[in-house]
Amino acid sequence: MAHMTTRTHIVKAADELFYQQGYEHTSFAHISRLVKISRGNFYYHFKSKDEILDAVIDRRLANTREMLDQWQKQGKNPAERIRCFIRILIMNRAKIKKYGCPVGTLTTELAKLNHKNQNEANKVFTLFRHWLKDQFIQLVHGDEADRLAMHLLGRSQGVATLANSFQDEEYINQEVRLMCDWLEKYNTG
Amino acid sequence: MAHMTTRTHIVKAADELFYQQGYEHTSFAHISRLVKISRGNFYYHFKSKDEILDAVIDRRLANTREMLDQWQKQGKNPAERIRCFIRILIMNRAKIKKYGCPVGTLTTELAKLNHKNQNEANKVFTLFRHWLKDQFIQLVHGDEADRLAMHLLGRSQGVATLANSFQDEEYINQEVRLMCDWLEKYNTG
DNA sequence: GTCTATATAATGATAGAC
DNA sequence: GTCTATCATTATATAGAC
Repeated sequence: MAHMTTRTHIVKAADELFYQQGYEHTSFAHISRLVKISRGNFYYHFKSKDEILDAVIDRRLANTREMLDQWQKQGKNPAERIRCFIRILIMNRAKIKKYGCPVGTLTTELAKLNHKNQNEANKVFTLFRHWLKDQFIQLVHGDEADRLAMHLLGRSQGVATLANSFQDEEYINQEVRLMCDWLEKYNTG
Repeated sequence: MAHMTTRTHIVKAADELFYQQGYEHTSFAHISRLVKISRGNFYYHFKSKDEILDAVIDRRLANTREMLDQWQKQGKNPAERIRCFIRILIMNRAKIKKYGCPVGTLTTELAKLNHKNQNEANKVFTLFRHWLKDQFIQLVHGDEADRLAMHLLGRSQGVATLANSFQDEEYINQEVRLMCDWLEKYNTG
């Protein structure tokens, strides 16, 4: 972090605020308070608020790719790698309780705003979907792999939504256990 | 609908718009266009936008109670009644694809806004939770009933989120089948 | 590259005529 | 009960000095 550019600072702060407060609700005033620059200065780095969103999504895509690569290396077999995905709910449980899932809540908000970046934001989901499919394809027949990927993605989304609504971290633990049990049905390794 | 009061018209229009566009994004201008009254007239019926949200949540609570009562009468046994809940995803699949789940997307938005009505909005979830628990308690031991209720609630939330993000109705059908299969494990009737 | 000052539009909300 | 007119605030965005 020694030599982060102002642009990078803006994207990082916007990323956090969009997650915590939502995209529309987050104003340049909010971001400038964090980054400590004036509102006018934003327009040297970005043409519009939409462009900041673009950059935030790109950042999230890059971070997600990096995380998936890590899991690919760490997990010794497909089932163990899938458990890395499941356990992300545990790792991030405090933030999920407060703000929900960063991916699902953004796509949900952009859908309501009918925002042009809906497809772009959904690419984060697609990264997870394809990565999970790649794991499942080693455990089951080809046709089923994508369905299992979507199933698991959906399960984790539901957990995030309810943990947030009910302010309940223990519910996350319960459901993570169930997801791991479910996974064992397909773990032939 | 013959003699709906203006107040009722406002609440009905706001209910729809909050669902389709989100609470914060929906302005008095939007609502007034639907109800065909002037912006100033809102303040004869409500003191603030928050009060409209209050009324919308009350309306949703009443509608939900009515629906649950219907299911209670229609379903011949607990498992059949639970299937009424599951099938709501099929019944509303077009709107879910477009706007997600009205309950989950509102609680998610209010959490990000840190809005004082978060708890009130979550009561809709609680209605479903308790009703589902009442059904499951007839199928399993007491302790497990609430966990199963939350599990099913979470599953349906995840389905709604992904169906919306991926614009995929067929995914709803798939997951509904899985939920019905899952239910059979507990259907001892 | 960063700032101040400002333009423009929209928002929630109020006052008062009818 | 409904309207018009208006206020105060906030938002995104622009212009131009430094």
